[in-house]
Amino acid sequence: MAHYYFENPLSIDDDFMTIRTRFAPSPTGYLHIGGVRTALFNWLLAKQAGGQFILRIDDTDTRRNLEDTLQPILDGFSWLGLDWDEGPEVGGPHTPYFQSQRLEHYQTAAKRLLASGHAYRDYSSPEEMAAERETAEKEKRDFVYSRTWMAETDEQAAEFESQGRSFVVRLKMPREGKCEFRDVVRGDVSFDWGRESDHVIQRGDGTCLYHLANVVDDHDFEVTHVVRAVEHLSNTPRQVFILQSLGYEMPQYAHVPFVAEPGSKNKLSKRKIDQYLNNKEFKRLYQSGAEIAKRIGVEADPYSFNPVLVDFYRDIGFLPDAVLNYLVLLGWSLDDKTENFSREEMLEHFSADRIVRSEASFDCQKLLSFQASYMNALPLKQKTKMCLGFLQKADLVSDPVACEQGDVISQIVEAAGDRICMAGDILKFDTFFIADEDMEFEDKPFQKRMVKPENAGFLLAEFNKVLNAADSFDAPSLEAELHGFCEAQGVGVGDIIHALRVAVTGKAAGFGMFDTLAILGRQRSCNRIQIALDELAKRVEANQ
RNA sequence: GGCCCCUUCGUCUAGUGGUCUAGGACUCCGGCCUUUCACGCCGGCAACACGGGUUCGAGUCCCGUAGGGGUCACCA
Repeated sequence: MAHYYFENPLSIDDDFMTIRTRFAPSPTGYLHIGGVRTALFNWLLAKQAGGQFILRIDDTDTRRNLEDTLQPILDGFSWLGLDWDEGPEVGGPHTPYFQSQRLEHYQTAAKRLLASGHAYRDYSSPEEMAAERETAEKEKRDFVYSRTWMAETDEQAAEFESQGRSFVVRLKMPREGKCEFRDVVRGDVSFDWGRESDHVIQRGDGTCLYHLANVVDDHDFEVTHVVRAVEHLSNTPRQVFILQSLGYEMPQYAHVPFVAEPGSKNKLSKRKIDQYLNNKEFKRLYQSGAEIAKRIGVEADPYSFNPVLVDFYRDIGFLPDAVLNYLVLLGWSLDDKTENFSREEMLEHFSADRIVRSEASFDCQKLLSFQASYMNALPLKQKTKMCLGFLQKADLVSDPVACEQGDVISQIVEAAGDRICMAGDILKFDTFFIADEDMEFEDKPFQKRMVKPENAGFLLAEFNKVLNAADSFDAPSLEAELHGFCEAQGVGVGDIIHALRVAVTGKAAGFGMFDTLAILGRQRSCNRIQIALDELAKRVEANQ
């Protein structure tokens, strides 16, 4: 970093400032894909500058079991490889990183705000407040609290209390002027102070609210860049007010657009799954995921398991890098061509000022396409390992796997090639793991390839003899055998190969025929052909 | 409704006044390859929301309109 000093002596401070960013999830039990994108931007910004990425848990208002609701989020980050330098599990110099454990910090800040006159005790009742609000609405003007029940001195407070009132702490917001600041994504922004209401920062019971907690924590944790979704932009003035009143330095703000629903500009929400399921691509992704989930014993309830949530991708065998690559391009781009970014490339090239200002809809197809290409580029060994996990979870393969079966699985994965998009796709090729007698023939292909062609049965029976006698059973030899056979019989390869596929796998489509036979091996191949032949005879008889 | 924001192919985007008859990617549609499926390769369809300015020249600057979104809690 030192070289900056010589190249650009005017910005020493900037260059030597350690960038610290944070992501502050509420423990909700799931990790939202849009949240991950925001987290990714934060992570990139910190890491590319040698700074720190902090995970802070915003649990000021949760009564839920923290253990159950936080762990999935942490697991999600771990899976994605978005490591945090400070936060739960890893600790850090500003421990604790849970808002629920930092109440005294907020209370101290509230006290200071009270003492400096930037906040006041408010003795209004909720009903009185609501009435004022309603009146303002009726008169079609902005609601500005009359401050009728404001107590700035102990005497006033005592009087309200003698009326049996209790108080909350409200911000005494400025009533004129503008709040102006520069946002890395949105440029110069400005809000009229006069439109800001006197927000509550501390409840009657002494607990504190989000905005106060947020500002205090960002300051205590020395956060330099606040990168968050745009829905917080309109909250920013009150936070600026708090931080200025407390004498804190203002962080750099970057309000990034939210991730929108597939095919719309509404904010993506996990609550609207029903609606997204009407989207063709979304539904298709969900269904293929659900199918995999079902087979490996993961509960596939659409509300807790769907393409909006990160768990979904992990559970069905996506690659974290593919998800990240897709997400980094959702609202950010380097130039007009580059699409593929490894983690290192992201770190090298990401810059907040190239974040797009408009919201971006979530597109399953494009995510899938990244996944396909990343999976395809994965070395066979790793791909096999991933697939193996799914076979074991589906009880198709023992755990630990027998040595010779390991080789077979590797062969299957290799032969499957890019037909395996997500690792769970291996389950589509379960025919290799099923006992010959348990194999089922899909009806339509059986009819079309076996029953309908008159000579299918004959050719298959004859070729079965050839297979039985074949010298070697590897794919190239088998191919030679079949071609020789066809020539001798005076038929085309197409006249038998389809029937052969159906006989041996039960299905119309699959990967290379000779690979399939080789993997199955002589005994099983011949056995299956015989079973198919028997089935054919049965059906023909039934038809007569 | 007030305030704020956004608006280039169906989707993600490039574009900072002049090779923009608007580029790339995903999808889709053809074709090739091929024993099926998939991949791959080649090709194609497809966009500057609208209306006014400013300018020799506007996707790019200004104003307005429309549409979309966010936000207005003792939630975060």
